Amino acid sequence: MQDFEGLLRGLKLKVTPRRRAILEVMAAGSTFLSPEEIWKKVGEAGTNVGLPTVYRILEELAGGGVVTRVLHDNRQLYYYLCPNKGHHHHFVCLSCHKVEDVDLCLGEALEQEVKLRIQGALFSHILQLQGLCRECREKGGKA
Amino acid sequence: MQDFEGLLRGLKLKVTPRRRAILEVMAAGSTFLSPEEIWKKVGEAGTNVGLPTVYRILEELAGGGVVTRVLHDNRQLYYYLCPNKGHHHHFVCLSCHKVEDVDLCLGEALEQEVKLRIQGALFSHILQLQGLCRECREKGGKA
DNA sequence: AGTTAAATAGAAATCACTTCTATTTGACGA
DNA sequence: TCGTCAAATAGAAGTGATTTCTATTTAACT
Ligand SMILES: [Mn+2]
Ligand SMILES: [Mn+2]
Ligand SMILES: [Zn+2]
Ligand SMILES: [Zn+2]
Repeated sequence: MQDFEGLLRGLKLKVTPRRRAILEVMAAGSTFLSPEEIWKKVGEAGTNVGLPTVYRILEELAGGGVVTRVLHDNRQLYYYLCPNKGHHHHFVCLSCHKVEDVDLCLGEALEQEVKLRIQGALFSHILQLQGLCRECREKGGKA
Repeated sequence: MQDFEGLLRGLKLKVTPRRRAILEVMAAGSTFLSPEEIWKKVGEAGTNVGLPTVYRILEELAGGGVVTRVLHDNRQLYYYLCPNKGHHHHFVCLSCHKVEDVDLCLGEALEQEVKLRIQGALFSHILQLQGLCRECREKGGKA
């Protein structure tokens, strides 16, 4: 996870300084970030960028499956640059905002349920786990 | 699902005309509704209510597990009065907004995954399926 | 180097949702 | 039945995350 150029090309997106900077900031940690947090970090790293540009780029990357949207109780959307490909979901720590992969092939069971019982068409599904990661649990994290 | 009075008492909420009216409107259909849609329907049914009151009551009912929050691409929150108790999740039709129960005991597997692999504490999880219900699929629904 | 569609900045707008406060009301017990 | 009071509500106002708009810049390709 460092070939941002190839990554952007794969999504048919131009390789620009803002996109590079956003990817670099997101790749630097394994936590979910708000658009504003990313905006500030990009600025601190020396790249001037507008907040609307951050929002747009994040949605482009989310559409391309490179970043994952993280849902939060406060109704804000957060984003996480996931290095792993293939279908999987995430566990998010409510205290330190760390994101960890969860490999569970629900896909099969869900497809069957919708096909057999509901007899509809399944387009997508959302699965997100939330709690405290190991470290935060051991030190007694908030909430 | 018609004993709204007992339902509200069970949640330690006073039985008021607004709460009754909102429950009646939601029970009248099996689709998810926006706070504004509910507000309009309640008004049309003859009960004057403020929009902030609708928001507040919906969150009270969601907190009590009587209504489910439905996530939508447009970032708005929708609500669904679920008649069934016990842990389960929902399939939502993107065309007609109908909601159907999905009984899948993921709980077990998720608990195990978090306990063994992540070694953290699992507080909650979100699972929502979206697509087209049988009727909408057969008639070629939108999206 | 020229062309062009894509990308961006910055200001402005949007609007779903929340907050605030004065007033009303349902629950409960005397 | 009535008094009490915390809970509930209306309506106005505020909030702020996100979107829209448009003039300008730039990456990609030749
Ligand atoms: Mn992942
Ligand atoms: Mn249900
Ligand atoms: Zn943590
Ligand atoms: Zn449908």
